[in-house]
Amino acid sequence: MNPSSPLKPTESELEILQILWEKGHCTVREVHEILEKNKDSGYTTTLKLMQIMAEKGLVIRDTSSKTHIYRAQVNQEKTEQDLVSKMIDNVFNGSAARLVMQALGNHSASKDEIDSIKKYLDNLSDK
Amino acid sequence: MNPSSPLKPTESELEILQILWEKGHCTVREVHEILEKNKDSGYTTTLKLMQIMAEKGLVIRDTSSKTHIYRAQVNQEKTEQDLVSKMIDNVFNGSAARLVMQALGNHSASKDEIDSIKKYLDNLSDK
DNA sequence: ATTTGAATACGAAATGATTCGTAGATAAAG
DNA sequence: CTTTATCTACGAATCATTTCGTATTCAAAT
Repeated sequence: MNPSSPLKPTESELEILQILWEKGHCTVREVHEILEKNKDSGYTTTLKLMQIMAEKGLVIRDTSSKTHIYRAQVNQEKTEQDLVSKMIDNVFNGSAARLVMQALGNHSASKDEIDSIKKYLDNLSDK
Repeated sequence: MNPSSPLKPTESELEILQILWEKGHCTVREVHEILEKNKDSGYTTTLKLMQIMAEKGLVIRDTSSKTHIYRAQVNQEKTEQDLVSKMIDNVFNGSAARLVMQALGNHSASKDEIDSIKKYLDNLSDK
């Protein structure tokens, strides 16, 4: 097993990763201002979290100037994959199909989404 | 009293719920013996967890005899739904389709599974 | 040069989850 | 009746995560 991947980001860390994945690179303040919309913890909390993430290797930072610049160090797809796999195993007893149906059954699955999934499934079968 | 979902079971609690959902009702010892296969914590740990779950209303227990009998008090479907919804929101930015594709993309989605999902999607569309 | 504002570093408190040791109760076996 | 095995109850230790207060550094503006 890849020793650099058993790293399970915590919930807070995941929130920060999301932002970094979307923005590419951010200062602590930028991340914090986005987080603030949905939470209400202080600036130094965000800072501390990102410092810890740097120690863990979840993010990498450029410290060459006073204001550090952070980037995600872990891959988005891979991280998402880990989380989904874990859920399939832990919650759905290994059945991806059960998770999919649960996901579509109730949730926001719009007609467009359903169509795009169908298309996706057709491609899968073609292989 | 809509426990509509402030109830997020922890990881350990979820493991116990799985067992109760499957077995219907269990003693602490029964649950513990199953857990032991994959973990190695002591009996009183399992006991304590289940006591806490009873306090939280995740399970209900019959204390009429010395050995208490536990049952899940929260609905399996609903709990799974909560967890999936949470993941869709937190990890996939609200897109059920993205989660589905991630789930099928890599994970062991067998041909049978894919077919049954297709069938499921067709039914969804027919509505 | 001094003040001010914004940044990092660091330690430690607060919170949450898990774990276990020990005490006491109860029932079954001898 | 006494011993023994098995339970529950409860408190507290441990561990991880999140939070924040405070000190310090640095640069820009006065």
